[in-house]
Order: sequence, then C-alpha cells, then structure tokens
Amino acid sequence: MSGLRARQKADRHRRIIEAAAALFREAGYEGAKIETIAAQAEVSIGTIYNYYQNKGDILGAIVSMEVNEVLNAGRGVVAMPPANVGDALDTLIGIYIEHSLHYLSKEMWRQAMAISTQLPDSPFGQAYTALDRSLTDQIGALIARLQEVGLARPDIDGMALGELIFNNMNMMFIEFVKRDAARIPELRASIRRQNRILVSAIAKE
Amino acid sequence: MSGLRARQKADRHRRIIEAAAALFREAGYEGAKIETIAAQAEVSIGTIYNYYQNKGDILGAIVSMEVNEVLNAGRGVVAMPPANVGDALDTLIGIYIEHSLHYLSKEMWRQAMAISTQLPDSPFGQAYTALDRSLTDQIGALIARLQEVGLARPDIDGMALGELIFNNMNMMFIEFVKRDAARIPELRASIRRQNRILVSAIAKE
DNA sequence: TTCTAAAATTGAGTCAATTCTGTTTTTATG
DNA sequence: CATAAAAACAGAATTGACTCAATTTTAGAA
Repeated sequence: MSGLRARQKADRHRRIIEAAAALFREAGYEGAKIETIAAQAEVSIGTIYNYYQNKGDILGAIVSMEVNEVLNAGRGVVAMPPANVGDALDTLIGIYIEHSLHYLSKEMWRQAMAISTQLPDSPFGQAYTALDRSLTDQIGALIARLQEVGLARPDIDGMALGELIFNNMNMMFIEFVKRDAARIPELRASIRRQNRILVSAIAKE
Repeated sequence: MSGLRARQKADRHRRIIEAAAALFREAGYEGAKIETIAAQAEVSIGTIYNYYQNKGDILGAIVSMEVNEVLNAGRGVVAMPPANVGDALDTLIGIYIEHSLHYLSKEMWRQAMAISTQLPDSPFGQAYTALDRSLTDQIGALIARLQEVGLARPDIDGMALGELIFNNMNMMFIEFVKRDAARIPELRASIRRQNRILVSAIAKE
C-alpha cells in the first residue's frame, strides 16, 4: 500500500536528483550550491539532508545510475564475446569507456572518485567500491568465458587477471578524467597497448 | 647572502609543516583546523595561505617528502636487482609499500589521493601526478635493467609493462588505504599473485 | 641614519556545507 | 472524526576554509 508519504518521498528524491544533475552539468559540482538545488527541487535545505547525508551522496546517486547502465551493456559482451582474446577485452572495455561521459562530465567523475576515496565508509563510498567490484567481476567473467570456449589458456588465474586488467583500466581512466584535454580514442589505444602484453601471455596460440 | 627574510621564510615553512603533520596525525586531516595549525606554528591564518594555496597543499608537501624518500630507496633496487624477475618486482614494490605508512596515516593518504583527483591542476595535484609518473618510470627502469642483464625477454614493451604494473599496484594501494582493517602482508600477497601472471609471461625461461 | 617601495603578515569578514531545533504533515488508533 | 505518536520539513544558526584590505616589516638607496 504505497501511501501518500511514500509517493511524496519518491517524488522528492526524483526532483532532487534531477535538479542536482542539471546543476552539476551547468555549474559543475563545486559551483552547484545546495541552496540552489533545494530551490530548484522545491524542497528546503534540511530536506535534502534528510534524503542524502551530504552533497557527495547526491552525486553518488547519479554515478550509480551511469555505472549500472554500463554493467548492463557489458553483459551482452560477456554472453557472446568476439572470437579472440584481444578483441573481446577491447570490446568490453570500449563499452565502459564510450559510455562514461554520457551523463557525467569529467569534473563530476573527478569529484565522485575523490569522494569515494575520501569517505570510503559513506553510503556513496561503499556503493562506489561495490560498483568497481562488479566491473572487476564482469571482466573476470569474460576471461572465464574465453577459457570455456577455449580461446584463453585454462591454467591462468582468471580472477587475478580480471583484477589486473580492471585496475590498469581504472587508473588509466582516472588519469583520463584528470586531464580535460585527454581524448577517448587515445585512452583506448593506451589501454590496448598495455593489454597486448597480457593478451599474448594468455591467448591460446 | 641568505637575508633575514629568506631565513624567516624557511623557518615559517618548517613550523607550518611540523604543526600540520602533528595535527593531521592526531586529529586527522579533516579534524585539523587551519586556525589550530596557525596557532601551533605561531603564524596567522593569512600567512598560511600566503605559503600554501589551500589546506590540501600543506598535506601535499608532506606527501611529497614521503614519496621522494621511497623513490630514493628504490634506486638501490634498480641498480642491483635480485636475480629473477619475480623477486626483483617484489623487492621494489615491497620498498614502496613498507615505507608508505611511515609519515602518513591511511586517512592522510586517502585525503591526498582524493585531492589529487579533485584538483589535478593545483600545485599539489600536479606534483602528485609527477610523483606517480616517477614511480612508474622507476618500475620501467627496473624492467629495462632486467632486460639488459638478460633476465627478461627483450621483445616486451617495457614502458607499457611498467605502467601496467604501477597502475595495478597503485589501485591495490588505494583499496588498501580505503580499508582501515587492511594489512600490508595481505596487500603484498595480492599484488604478487597478480604480478605472477606477468612474470611468467616476461621472464626468460 | 632616514626614508620609501616592495614584501609579508594579520585577522576580521565572506561564503557555502552541514547541523539543529521547533513546526508541520502524515499515519494509525480508538 | 479526534488525537497522539512518528516522520518529515523548514530555515536560522553554526562551522571552518579561504579572502582581502589594512598594517607591519624588511631591503636597500640616498
């Protein structure tokens, strides 16, 4: 029985997120004042803090939506991977990266990453760590799949390899969002170059 | 002719850093108020901001000292590496990690990392990126050294491999400082496990 | 020694996130 | 319905990083 209270709650959540997302994009995370978000969402400052522990958690909610979309898109690749290790990795990573700036600007990513290390125990901090874990697992699942279909050597520690690939990709992505001038094609090329070492070590000849 | 002014300047720098380092350790980065640092260092708030652009830059100065020490210690390993690829990497990385909590608490690391992604163009942001680069280069130099002495295959892209190893280590370290309960031996073991994949791919049989 | 411009210091004031407390709204109960 | 407890709201007050205009100190020329 979704009462009035529950409906109003969902509605306010939505309004706050929409107002924040718009403002973050327009004015940047730092430039967006809670006061303005509150006005835009037609709630008071106090209410925002009733819904989110701090400004970072609002951004966190937006980031989570983005990453979950990416994870969904990745499932397709794991289910039917391209027919060689190099392309399979490149395709999956490509999905992650190409998607990354859909809803979030680089500045928003920088803030999100910063908050997740700064406050690892806040709701968003924990959520972000979980999202990273999911991405790592998805890469691990791809490796496992490639081993199943006989494209990758079965004696490789798939889990460790998944972590290695994710960690490298993630660091490269962090450097990418840190430089506004950095471009996606160059990022992908760098990651491919590094993965080549791994690919040659694990692909069945 | 180091005049009075230059001497006072150096002295104030030192006092600010010492006061800040003590307070960051005691009260944590967030818990340390600029006001308190100023009082402890016997300068005014304004003076602190004359010496450092913001609170993060003070922490940055401390982090830089730490990392530079680590880089120095690493030089020895690169000059005379252990006689196989696995041990060589483990020794160098061991130096980095074992040193890491000498002056800096995990909380201080978290803040430093956060600031470096949040404000990549601030003095500290740029310095931090440069330090990462130096560490990457040092790992690259170790690989090159191992190739020279015939322990590693010469056809490997040493630069790309250095980045890969650093990026993975760094992400593992980030996760390490995010969890207060995480311990150094487990961190080293995880990194070793991941590097094993690489070692088997690049060591000359 | 005296004087002046440049450099450095000072701390009260500004700004924006977050907290806190009193008020209003909703729900459940008789 | 009436009402009391619980939940949510509002916005003024607090807090702490950072700024800036006024003041003090230093360097070095006359």
